[in-house]
Amino acid sequence: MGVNKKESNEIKSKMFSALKEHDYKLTKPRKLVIETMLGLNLTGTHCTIEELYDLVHKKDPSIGLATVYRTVNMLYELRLVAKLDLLDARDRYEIIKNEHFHHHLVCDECSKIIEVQHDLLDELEEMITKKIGFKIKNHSLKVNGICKECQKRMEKNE
Amino acid sequence: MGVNKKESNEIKSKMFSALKEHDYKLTKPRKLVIETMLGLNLTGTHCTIEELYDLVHKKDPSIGLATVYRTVNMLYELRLVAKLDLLDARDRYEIIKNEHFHHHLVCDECSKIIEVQHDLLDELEEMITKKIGFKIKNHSLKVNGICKECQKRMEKNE
DNA sequence: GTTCGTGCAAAGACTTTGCATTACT
DNA sequence: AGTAATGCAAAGTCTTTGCACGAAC
Repeated sequence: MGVNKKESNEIKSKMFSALKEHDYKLTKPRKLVIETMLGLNLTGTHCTIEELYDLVHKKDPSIGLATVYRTVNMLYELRLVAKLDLLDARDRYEIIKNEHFHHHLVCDECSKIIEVQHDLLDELEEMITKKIGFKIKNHSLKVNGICKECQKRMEKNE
Repeated sequence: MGVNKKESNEIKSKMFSALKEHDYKLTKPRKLVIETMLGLNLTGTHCTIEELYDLVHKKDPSIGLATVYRTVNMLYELRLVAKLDLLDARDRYEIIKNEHFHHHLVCDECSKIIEVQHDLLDELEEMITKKIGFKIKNHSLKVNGICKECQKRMEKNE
């Protein structure tokens, strides 16, 4: 569920504008962090801060780890990126592309992450809103299990 | 969505048996951690390790923090407790009561957690299983928003 | 009695922060 | 020029681990 080049540029512009609107300066490290995250989004990857730092630091070794932390936290507070708790330990981040929530299937074997777009939760949301009076702002659904490929592989090895 | 006293004792017995089955010794600290978590479940609370430690340590000051970490991690690996990423920073844990998944509504204002039982996701699971061939083992749905009470309070203060 | 579990303190992993310097607008 | 952002290193927070002692079976 990546994003194509054209979409990617649109998102980039939007993000840069958002920064400016909030009086954040558009610095070289910030641009590079955003561009790198977008590059990862092209392939549907969800990265940790450290993975992001490695990539950014490779492109410009003058950039430090603290800046990557500060930048991602800033993007998170602006709700331009989402924080995911997909694999066990560390936070992973992805750029928010649109308002349609998508769900993550996490393979417990190979750690692959599959994204699913589905509006089924609309009904559940309606129930929550009406019956409980809870005003929904966001939601995240994580499904753990075993992907098709790993199932096959595991069958073979038996 | 707590649990009554009778249910609570049943769950406790089950957990104690599970430990023995896996050749874990039934020590005083482990018992106390389990009983304390169950006590919290009575009120529907989801605790951090530190909150749990405070309670356990109050009951028996000889018990150390490391033991609480070790015990909860052990329970987690046995799938007797679930790890939740509800509020922003820290992991919270709850005892797994049954196979019916429930969902968590997290109020961004007061941090209250409301539990919802709902089987709507069955349909989504079927779709995932059939179309994607993904074998589901577990899932967790977190909904962020504003609870009824906070909505009222916020209206008043305007 | 043996083996596993525990407490303590030290080490580890990840993240944030203080401060002098640098770079946006 | 003036303010905000950065890099670095140090400090902070949470979690795990090594080891000698103690407790369960």
